[in-house]
Amino acid sequence: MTKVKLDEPATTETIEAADRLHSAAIHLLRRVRKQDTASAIGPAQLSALSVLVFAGPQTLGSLATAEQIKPPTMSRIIAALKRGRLIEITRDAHDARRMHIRATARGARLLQQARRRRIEYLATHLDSLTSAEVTHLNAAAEILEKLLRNWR
Amino acid sequence: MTKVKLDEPATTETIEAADRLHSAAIHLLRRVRKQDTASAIGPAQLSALSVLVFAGPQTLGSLATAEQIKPPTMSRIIAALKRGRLIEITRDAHDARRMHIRATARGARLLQQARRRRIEYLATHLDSLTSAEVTHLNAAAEILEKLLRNWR
DNA sequence: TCAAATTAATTAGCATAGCTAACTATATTC
DNA sequence: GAATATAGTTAGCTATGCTAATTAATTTGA
Repeated sequence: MTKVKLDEPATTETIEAADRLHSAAIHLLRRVRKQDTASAIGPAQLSALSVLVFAGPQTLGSLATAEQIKPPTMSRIIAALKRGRLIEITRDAHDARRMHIRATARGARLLQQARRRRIEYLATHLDSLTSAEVTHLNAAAEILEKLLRNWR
Repeated sequence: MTKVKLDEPATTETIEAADRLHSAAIHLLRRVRKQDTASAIGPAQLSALSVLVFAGPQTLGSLATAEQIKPPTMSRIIAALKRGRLIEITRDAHDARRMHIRATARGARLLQQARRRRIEYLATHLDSLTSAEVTHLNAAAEILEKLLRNWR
């Protein structure tokens, strides 16, 4: 049932699926992104905050890894979140180089609101589809989640 | 067949689908985006070039609309593409305010290469799925394309 | 007809987000 | 204890997004 040959060349259908998913993902996010303007917080900050809220406290380095960006970039994002009192930072007791970063209640609240705005906006549009189509998309999202979990 | 009530409240399944698609799209693009580093051209330039190659010559304003960004932003993207000789600009014969922008052969070539890198990278990963799953994703992409076409 | 309003694009100026290179401070290793 | 490695910051660059104000051309309408 499951294909195991990872080195086999991409088929036409696979290329087609890749191309369409790529395009759809770009345009979907471009649409949804506009709901963020009310948040008064940029997408990188929102995403980092999201990791803190859902995966718990982190060091700067682990956050950078999770977000697939470099430490200097994360350093600035962290500074901005701190200015907005959306996170709190403490020093590691055993290693003074490390910082522990966690979302404040204010940060968690802002994240949930921004997230809800995006999701509800998207959900409203999904409601123009048939319920069979929504079920189909849900199943596809599950496949993508699995793919992303096992990436590389 | 098609639900017509656009104002009906989002169901639990719709919210769930929205949330998962949103998350999957973000993480998918973050993965794929890294393939762009070799292009020596930013994502906004690449995307604008893509519109020019696939939808044909455009004015600056129509390009901005297509990309859902403001004219000043597009103006700078166009300037960068022009510097790289990836596009050519001519004045409209009937309305001297308008410009006609089209991709050069060099621009089209660069786009196809960058695009192929992204798509093939993604396709390689899709190959770890079963062919039934790929078919499923393809169908989902089609649903999303329809959704995006009829957005608003 | 020609002054006012509209439209297309640019310029200036600001913010966010990405990068690399170079630095500081702390831990670890030999 | 000196050399090395690691965590995070700073400086400086590029690219992308915005709004406000400007320039130039076209359209409207009194």
